Amino acid sequence: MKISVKGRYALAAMIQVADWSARGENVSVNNIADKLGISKIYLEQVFGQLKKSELLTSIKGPKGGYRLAREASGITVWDILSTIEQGLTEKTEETVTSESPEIELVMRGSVYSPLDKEVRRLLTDITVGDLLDEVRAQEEQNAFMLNM
Amino acid sequence: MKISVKGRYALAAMIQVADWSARGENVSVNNIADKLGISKIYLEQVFGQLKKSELLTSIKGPKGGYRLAREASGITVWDILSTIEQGLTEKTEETVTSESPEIELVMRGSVYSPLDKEVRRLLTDITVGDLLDEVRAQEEQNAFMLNM
DNA sequence: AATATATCATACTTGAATAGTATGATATAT
DNA sequence: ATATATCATACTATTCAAGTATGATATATT
Repeated sequence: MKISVKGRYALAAMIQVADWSARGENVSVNNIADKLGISKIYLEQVFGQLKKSELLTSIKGPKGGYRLAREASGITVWDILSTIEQGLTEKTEETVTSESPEIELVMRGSVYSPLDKEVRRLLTDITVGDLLDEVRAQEEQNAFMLNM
Repeated sequence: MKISVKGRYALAAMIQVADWSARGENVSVNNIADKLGISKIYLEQVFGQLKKSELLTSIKGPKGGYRLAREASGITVWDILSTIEQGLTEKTEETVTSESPEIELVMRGSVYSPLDKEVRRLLTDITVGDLLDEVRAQEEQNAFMLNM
């Protein structure tokens, strides 16, 4: 499953924002772009989209930055990817082989719809909170390994 | 889930070939393109790919055409789409946010891999044979409706 | 009030992938 | 021979992804 670079940026960045939000702080695009090693001005646009779909809030100026619009356990991977990705979310449209509506109907009923449904089910089951927990556990594990 | 036009052509076309193969006959690209109402010379290329991945066999010349390389119940939707589609099949590559390997690791383990696995599981469960059966049932239903 | 730090908005550029054409060669049943 | 088919390769046009560029707006700090 090809998840776009943009979508993966958004996911990784949201985990970061969640980390700061959990500690009651705003975080800037610059900060996160540095941490992730990706383009700042590109990430800026991504955040713009995330804000428009009300997953992030922001305040301008020094000490400003972004923050989760609601708690991390209430934001799913589906929420994020469906605002960023065109392909993953949109349902496969029909009427390509319009000359044969029976085939179209069967493909929709037995292939496209079940696939859409499964993808959505799986991605709505994973929240940013879950991912943050795992990342923290992972970092702890790494720190432990260093002390051996 | 965006399944490409090409992929949808391939699926629809394979169901058609299966129909002819079940009756022991070859079928030409021209025939199928007409039936589906799509570009003949484009479908030609699609069939080239399906042949190279050994889902179809062919013979040239008059009375020639294509035929399933094995029985319809042994060809899955995954088999077809993985030869045609780039994006659906290939796993989401990592090392985009290489600055934060922990995040990358967690996203792979909890998002990408489970997603890849589910998509694959679902699509390998559906065979061309299944789809052909459904299409035939559908056509029968339509014929019935006409006689009312 | 000036300045530095941040978001916000819009438009542009570049490269790759889709979808589809065009041309011609090769094989074979009749 | 000829018509019917596959086979092979190269081209084109459009769209989308990824990333830049430019500048405006808001605000905490000094």
